[in-house]
Amino acid sequence: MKTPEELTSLFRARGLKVTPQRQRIFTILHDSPRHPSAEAVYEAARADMPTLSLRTVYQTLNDLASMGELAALDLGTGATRFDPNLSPHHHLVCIQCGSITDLHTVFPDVAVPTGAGDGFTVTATEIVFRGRCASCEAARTPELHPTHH
Amino acid sequence: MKTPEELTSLFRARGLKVTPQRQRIFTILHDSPRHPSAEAVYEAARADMPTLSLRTVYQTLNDLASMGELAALDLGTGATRFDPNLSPHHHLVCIQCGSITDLHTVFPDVAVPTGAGDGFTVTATEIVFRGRCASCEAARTPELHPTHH
DNA sequence: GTTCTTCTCAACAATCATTGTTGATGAGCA
DNA sequence: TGCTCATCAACAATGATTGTTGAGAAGAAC
Repeated sequence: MKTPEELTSLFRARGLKVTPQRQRIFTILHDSPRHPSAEAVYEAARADMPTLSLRTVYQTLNDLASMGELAALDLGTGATRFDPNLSPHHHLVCIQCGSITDLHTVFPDVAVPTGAGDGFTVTATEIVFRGRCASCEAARTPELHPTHH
Repeated sequence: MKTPEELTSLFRARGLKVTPQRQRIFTILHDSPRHPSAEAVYEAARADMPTLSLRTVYQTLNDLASMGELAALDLGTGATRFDPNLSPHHHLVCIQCGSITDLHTVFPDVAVPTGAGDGFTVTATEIVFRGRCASCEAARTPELHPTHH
């Protein structure tokens, strides 16, 4: 994620105005290593900007995404997640609490084999590991030593 | 996908009744190598069962999915896709037309490295290749691939 | 500073996929 | 045969997201 200052320049260069609301959103995204939904950004921003509207948050997030400064992810958790991390990486998605963790491992062998794919042109490769995060896994097995029947 | 006959037995064994509507859906899924949405199954079934309701289609697809006889996929195309193919495979998703193609390649090296993942327990690994299918790619660059209209 | 343009807000409606509800009818299955 | 469940229709509701409106505020260019 670029700094709020860099994003400010980018917005100006595009003819978009840099409002306090947008700056607030820039900062929230820049400071967060997470994958917030629009709602989450909204809640965070409303803490010190109570009149901010959810509409404006969507607007700004979509602007950033269409400028390529933010990745919009659909990981099957219901809402779109916005990922400020632009370096190539993959995701661990908890099927219980919906939390998302980055995995920066590179998998060089993952590609559509020549001959397969029927002329498909790949522009992005996403690997999603689904399972349970450590805390959900622990909560799921309150008896760590299950009894035999 | 199991045969309609096998699914019939499974439903009976579970105390679920085997109605003409459900049998029709069984057959549609068994005969289709694709990844239909609930709407697509609905449309296909309505052709020779005009009074079938979309509600019933969702009901049956969810029954099948919860029995593990069908995979429910969220590939970011808007609607849930139901995949009758239960063998492990990955997907090519066209970002333009939304079509989905299977890729049966096995990637043995794709795993969360020990030490990474912070205690995450993986239950499923999904690889999604996004890009353009052959026909959408051709349509996108008409000057490079002249076509007849 | 002035002016022009754009953004924001509020409030509301609409969309789309999906699920819930109801009550009546119909049919599967033991 | 009879009990139970499925189906249907019609409608409402959900939740995420986008569209719309008009008014007010403020960024940006001069």
